Amino acid sequence: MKDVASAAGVALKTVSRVVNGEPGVHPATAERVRAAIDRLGYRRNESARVLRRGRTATVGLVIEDVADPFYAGLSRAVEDVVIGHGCLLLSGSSGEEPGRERELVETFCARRVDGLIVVPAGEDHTYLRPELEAGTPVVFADRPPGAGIDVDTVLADNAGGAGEAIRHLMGHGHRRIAFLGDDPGIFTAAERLKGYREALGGLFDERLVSMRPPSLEAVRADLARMLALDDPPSALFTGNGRYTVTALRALDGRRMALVGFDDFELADLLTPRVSVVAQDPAWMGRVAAELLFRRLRGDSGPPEHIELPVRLIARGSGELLAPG
Amino acid sequence: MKDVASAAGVALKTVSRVVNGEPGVHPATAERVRAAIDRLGYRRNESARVLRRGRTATVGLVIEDVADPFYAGLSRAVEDVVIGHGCLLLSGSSGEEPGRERELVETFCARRVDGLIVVPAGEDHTYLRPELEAGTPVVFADRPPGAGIDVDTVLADNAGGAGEAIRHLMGHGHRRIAFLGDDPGIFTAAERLKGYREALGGLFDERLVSMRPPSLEAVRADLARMLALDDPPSALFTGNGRYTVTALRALDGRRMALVGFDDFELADLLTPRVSVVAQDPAWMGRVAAELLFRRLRGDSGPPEHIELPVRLIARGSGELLAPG
DNA sequence: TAACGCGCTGACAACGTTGTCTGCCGGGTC
DNA sequence: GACCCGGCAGACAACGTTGTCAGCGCGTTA
Repeated sequence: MKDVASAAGVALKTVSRVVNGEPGVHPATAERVRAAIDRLGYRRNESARVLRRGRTATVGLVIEDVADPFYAGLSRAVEDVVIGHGCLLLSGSSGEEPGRERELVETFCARRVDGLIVVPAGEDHTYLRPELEAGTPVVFADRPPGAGIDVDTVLADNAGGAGEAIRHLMGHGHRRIAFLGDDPGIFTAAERLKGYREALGGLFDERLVSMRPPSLEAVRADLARMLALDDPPSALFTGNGRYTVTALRALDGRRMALVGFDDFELADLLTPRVSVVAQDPAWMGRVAAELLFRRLRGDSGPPEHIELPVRLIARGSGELLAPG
Repeated sequence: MKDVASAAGVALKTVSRVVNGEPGVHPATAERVRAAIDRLGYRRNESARVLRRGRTATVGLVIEDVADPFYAGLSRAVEDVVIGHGCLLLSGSSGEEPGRERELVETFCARRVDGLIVVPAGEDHTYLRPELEAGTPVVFADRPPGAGIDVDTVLADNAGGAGEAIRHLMGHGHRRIAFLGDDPGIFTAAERLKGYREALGGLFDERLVSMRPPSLEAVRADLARMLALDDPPSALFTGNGRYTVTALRALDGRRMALVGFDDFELADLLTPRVSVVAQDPAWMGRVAAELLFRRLRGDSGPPEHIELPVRLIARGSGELLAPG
C-alpha cells in the first residue's frame, strides 16, 4: 500500500480511501491510484484490516465429518448463507472426538471468528464461557450443548421421528422391532432410542436393541443374535444413514421390514425401496446460520431452541408384512 | 495481553514469551503469567500475530460443491492434511461458476492464505498471476488450469478409465454403447469422452452421445431417443456419479448394461450391482495437499503434473449380455 | 576486585491497515 | 478585502503481536 501510494504520488490514506470506495477523493486522483494498484498487483492485507477494525468477517463451523452426506449438506447450506453475508467460512471435522472439537473451537476463537456454528462431539462446553462472555455468538446444531451452557440450538425432532417410524411399522403388523443405532452417549442416538422405546411401550425388549459402532461385523453379529431368538424381530429400525446402509449389507438380500433414520440417495432404487425418516440437513444448516447472523446483527434476546420437524417417507420397505 | 502483563506484574514481552513457550523465562514468573491468563480468559489474537509474522497458517480450498460426495471426500482429506500441519482450512464451493471461483480465490488471497488448492470451474486463470509471482503456491486438483498458467496439478486418469470401461463392455459383446456426460467444456467430461471415443474406434456414433445437464428429464428424453433408433444401444457408459444415478432412475428397472465413472455408496446393493470406474477422492485430496505443503516447505522444482490411476470395479452391471 | 558470562526481563519498533484530526486551496458571500 | 465553507489530501496514532537489542543482578573467573 505504501508502494502504491508513492507510485501514485499520494499519501497512504488516499490509497486506503480509494480501496474502500470512500467518498472525498478526486476522480482523477482515484484513477491514478487504481492504475498504480493494477500495475503493482496490490491486494489489500486482510489481516491488518481485521486487526484494525476488530471484525474478521469469518465464521467457524465445526462438524463431525464433511465426508458424511448429512454434514456435507449442512456444510454447504451454512457456506451459502455465510458467503451471502460477505463472510468466509473456516471449517473443521471433529471426527466425533471431544478433544478435537475443543481444539478446533479454540483455534477458531484465537482467529477471532465473528461467530461459531458447532455440532458438538463432547459433553462439556464450559470451555466456551470466555468466548460467550466476550460476546462471540455460538449456535449449536444437530446436538445441544452440555450442561451449564445455554445458547441458540437447532435440533431435529429425533424422538418424534423415531416414534413415527415405529408406529408406521406397528401399523403394518410388526410387534417385534429391533433397533440398531449409535452409542447412546450421542444425543441424537439417545433421543431416537427414546422415541423408539416410548412408541413401543410394553412391546419394548432390550434384547432387540444394539448400540455399537456401525461396522459390518458388529451389525451382522447382532442381527444374527437377534434372529436366533425364540421370538425374533420381524422389522428393523436403524438409527441413522450409516446404520441403514450397513444393515442392508448385513441383511444381504434377506427381506426384513425396515425403516431408517435419515434419507439417502438411491433409497428409492433399492429393492425393496427403503422407507426413511428424513431430516433436511440443508434446512438445519440454513436455520443455524441465519440465527447466527441475527445475533451478529445485534439481536440479544434469550437463547432460541429450535426443533425442526422430520418426515416419514414410506417407500415400501416398512410395509413388508410381518410373518403370521 | 497488556492486561495480562499488568495483572502479572511483568512486561508485555514476557507474556508473549510464555504464550509462545519461548525459553528464558523463570518458571515462577511463567506460572504467575499463566495464572493471570486463566483468570482473565485471555486468548492470543491470531490476526495480530499473522500481521507481525507474515504467515497465516491458513490454506484455501475451492471446490465445486461440498455436498457432492466426490468433493466431500476430497475436502475431508485436504482438511486432515492441513490440520496435521497445524494450519486451518478456508473453503468454498464455486458451484461450477467461474465468477464465483475467482471471487473465492481472490478473497482467500486477500486473507493471505499460505497456499491454495483449486478445483477450477473456469477456463481462464491468468488472474492468478500476481499471486503466483508473489510466491503463493497453488495446486490444481481434478482439473487443470487454463492456458498460460502452469502449476502443480493432480488429475485422475479420466481418458484411461473411460477406455477401460468401454473395453469392459465390448468384452461382453456390446457394440452399441451410449455415453451420458457433462458439458464437454468441463475438463473431466471432455477427457472421458475422449477415452470413450478412442476405445470405440470405428464403432463410435455421435447419435449415442448426450452431454446435457444431469436432470432426470433430459436424461430420460435422450435415453428414449437413443433407444428408438434402428440400432439402439445395448449398453450405457455414464460420465460421473450424478449421471449414473440419474440414468438408473431413468432406466426405471429396464435392464441395460451399464458402467459408471465414479464409485458410489450402495453401488453394490442395487440390482444388478453397478460396475464402475472408481476414483479415490481422498487420495486426490491428500496428494494435492501434500504437494502444496512440499511447496510451502520451499520445494521450488518445476510444476508437477500427477495423474492418479483409476480402477474398474466389475460388479455385474457391465456383464449383462448384449442382445443377439 | 575487576571483568566477564549467563539467566532473566523489559523497552521499542515494526507489521499494514483505518479513524480522527488538521491543513490547504479555490470560490462564494458580506 | 476579510471571512467562511466545502472539497480534497495528508499526518499521526492505534489495533495486538513479535523480533531485536539493551539492561540488570548474580555467580564465576582471572
